[in-house]
Amino acid sequence: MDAALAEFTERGFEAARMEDIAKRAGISKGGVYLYFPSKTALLEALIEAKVTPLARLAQTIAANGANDPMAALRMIAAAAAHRLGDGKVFAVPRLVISVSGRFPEIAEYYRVHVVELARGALESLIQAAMAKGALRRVDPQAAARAFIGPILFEALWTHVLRGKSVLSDPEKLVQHHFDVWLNGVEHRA
Amino acid sequence: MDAALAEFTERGFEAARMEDIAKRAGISKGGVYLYFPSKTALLEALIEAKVTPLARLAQTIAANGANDPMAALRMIAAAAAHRLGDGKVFAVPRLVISVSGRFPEIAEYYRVHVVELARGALESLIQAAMAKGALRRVDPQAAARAFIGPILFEALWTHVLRGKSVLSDPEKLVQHHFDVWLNGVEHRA
DNA sequence: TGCAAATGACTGACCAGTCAGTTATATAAG
DNA sequence: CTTATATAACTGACTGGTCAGTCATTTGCA
Repeated sequence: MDAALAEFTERGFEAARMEDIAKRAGISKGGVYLYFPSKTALLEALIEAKVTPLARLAQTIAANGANDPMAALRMIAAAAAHRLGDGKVFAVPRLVISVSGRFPEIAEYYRVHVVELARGALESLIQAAMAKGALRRVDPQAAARAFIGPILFEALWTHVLRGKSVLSDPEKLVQHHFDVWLNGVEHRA
Repeated sequence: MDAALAEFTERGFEAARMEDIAKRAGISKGGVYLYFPSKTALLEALIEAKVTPLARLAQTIAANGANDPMAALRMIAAAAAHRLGDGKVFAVPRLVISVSGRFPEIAEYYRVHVVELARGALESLIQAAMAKGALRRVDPQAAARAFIGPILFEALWTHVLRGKSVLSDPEKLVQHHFDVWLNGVEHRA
């Protein structure tokens, strides 16, 4: 599956050759078909395998973070920056974006099992923080977007466009990001 | 080119058939080859054609907005939300993400001619606003990321994952977005 | 009548998926 | 421990179908 993910990311799903995937995994083409009935099945299995641990993670964080939501949010930002800084981790969402036109069911699967879960966890933490008076009352969806959007943008910039990146120093990214997210950019008199 | 963009987005670059593109454009397969020497050339021409007006736009905004940078920023956010709300407009960056692995030169072209320009324009506006005292002194890159990231996230959510969207009401999105961007989320005693 | 624009049947290359055959491993018998 | 047998894991040449790109022919227009 790691071999498949690498080939799919490098060449695109269509252009990736099963023989290359097999070679990369150290087996023969026929061998791949012992475990996956088709190229599409391999893609689906791959997404599913990478997604499952994420789903668990999101739920755990939301449950455990209710006591100190602000600390949990900071941890999430740091974890997200570190993980998305790794091209191999980001390869999965990148692949989902690539194939979403041709395989809407994969897009839906990813939305339901990753993004909706993560958004839900994030929003519930934000609302918990509001309830405790740590955050002002803003639209939770807007707050969640503002939380995750900039990190995602930096990941795209880095891995897709190969731009010079702040992600190489995730601590700094998170620090700046949290400063803006918490305090905004407006000058106060 | 519109036909090609649509087919590339729906099926992926590899899986898109030249005959389908031709049919969609109302000509024959051979006809396409009168104007574009190859499928790859069509892709490159398409990206280039869609990108050029954007580059001009970014420069114009940066130049004209220096007087009232805050108003310019608000306009940019509104324009970005409206445009990215349109699936046809978002199809271009989406396609770039899809093919970036196989065609790094397209990714680079897009980075240089769109994203770096836009980032540059955005950062110069933000710095102008800081100089005028309208914004506090934060890292301009972080401010620009916080500005554009959430809108990009919402576009991905809407068009790629087909999630229920706030982009259908871009005014509201921009209003919430600007509120958080300017004031942050932290509660003030 | 001449010329450019456009067509679509055709070809050569490519590759997902198959399967007859090979190798490796486990089990049983001598 | 060695040899024989059964079974599972794996291989890679092959096939059928697909499609980018070509070009002899047709269409439309001045």
